[in-house]
Amino acid sequence: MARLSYREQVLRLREDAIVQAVNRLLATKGYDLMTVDEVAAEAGIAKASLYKHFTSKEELAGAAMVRVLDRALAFVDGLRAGPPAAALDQLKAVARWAMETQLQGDMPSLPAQNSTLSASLQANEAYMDRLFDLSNKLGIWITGAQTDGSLNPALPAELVLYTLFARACDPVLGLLKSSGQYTNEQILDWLITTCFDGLGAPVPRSGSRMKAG
Amino acid sequence: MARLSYREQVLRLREDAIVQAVNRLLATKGYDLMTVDEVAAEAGIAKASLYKHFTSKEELAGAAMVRVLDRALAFVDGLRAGPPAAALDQLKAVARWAMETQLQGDMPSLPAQNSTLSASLQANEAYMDRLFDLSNKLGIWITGAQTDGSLNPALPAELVLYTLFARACDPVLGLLKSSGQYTNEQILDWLITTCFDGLGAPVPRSGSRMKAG
DNA sequence: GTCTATACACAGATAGAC
DNA sequence: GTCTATCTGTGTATAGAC
Repeated sequence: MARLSYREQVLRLREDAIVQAVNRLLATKGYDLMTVDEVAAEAGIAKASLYKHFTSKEELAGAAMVRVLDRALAFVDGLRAGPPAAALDQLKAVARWAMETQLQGDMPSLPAQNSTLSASLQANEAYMDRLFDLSNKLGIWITGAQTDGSLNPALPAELVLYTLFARACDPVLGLLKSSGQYTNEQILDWLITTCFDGLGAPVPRSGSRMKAG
Repeated sequence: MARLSYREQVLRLREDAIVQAVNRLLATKGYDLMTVDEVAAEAGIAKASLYKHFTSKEELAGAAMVRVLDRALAFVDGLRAGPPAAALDQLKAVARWAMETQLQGDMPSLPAQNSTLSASLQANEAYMDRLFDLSNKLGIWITGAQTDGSLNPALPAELVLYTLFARACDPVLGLLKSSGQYTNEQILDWLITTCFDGLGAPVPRSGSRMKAG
């Protein structure tokens, strides 16, 4: 890759600041309530200048999603390069990373309902590529865990994938945090539990015998 | 209760039509994308007339939430009046009812983030009363199920309640439905499973012995 | 109470000077 | 590329006749 000129590096930094602002605003207010004026103000730049970098609000959202998907992929690739582990544990690690990101107010979340936004995202190659890549890598672990019996094989892999994505933005996290009664670690542990083991009572997974009833 | 005059009955019917329109629009487009013009058009009424019945968009949302909470309470009261059943099964029945409602496009969902909307709802007595009532009735079953060991007693009851509310609007449902590959019954069964038993492999709850894993 | 027509505010996007 | 100033569309809410 060619070395960037000084001017290009400055450009990159500014765009990074913009996307970071978008990311934070998407995490706190959501897409509809986020205004381009706010983004410009947060990035310390005039709105018209912002539109030289990104041609629409939807493109801003796309850039924020690309950013978070890149982070997720980096985390996943780190796991893959690390010591071997059970597929289920890898999935739990990814889920925990996503929830931590949300707790830190760094997980952008978009409305699934806005049709023009969805269309814009599906036309966004950078976004679609990363989404595809991440889905595939998670898919390997999902089918692996279903094969070794640690994930319910009766569930479609697609459902598991959707559920993991959904839990990354689970509003329950924000509700528990705002109640102020629990530590972040408690919240994370509980949500990982309810995601993988459900609300039901824990059952010993080996060796011990249950009472009937 | 006093009998309503003919004129009052007509009024009631019209307001019912309005709230029903709001309900459907909130379920499909969400609060921010729903416009008062659409509501008026759907209800077959002029916008100015609509504002004679409800003084703001937020009040419209409140009325829709009151409507769905009333339906939920009616369902819960039906269960309480019916044959005795395990607390866990009652909770599952309520969760399934909520998911069915969502599947039918009849579950309004509001953004948790919009601060002015939240404030308006918290000032809405009719809404708060019903929310309180429903939470209490569900709370009885939750603590009951935790006591009899069918729900994980390590989880705060508050977390269980939030999770049930959140699953009533779970976006996973819409994603699976739009994939078009599954029947509504399959989707409901799977989501009830993942909610109460998690994504993990099912474990026999009594009598049989597991292999060590 | 219902309508048509309109006021008002605000957000997305642009023009044009520097 | 950055800025100030502005255009344009749209959405909530209201005025005023009937």
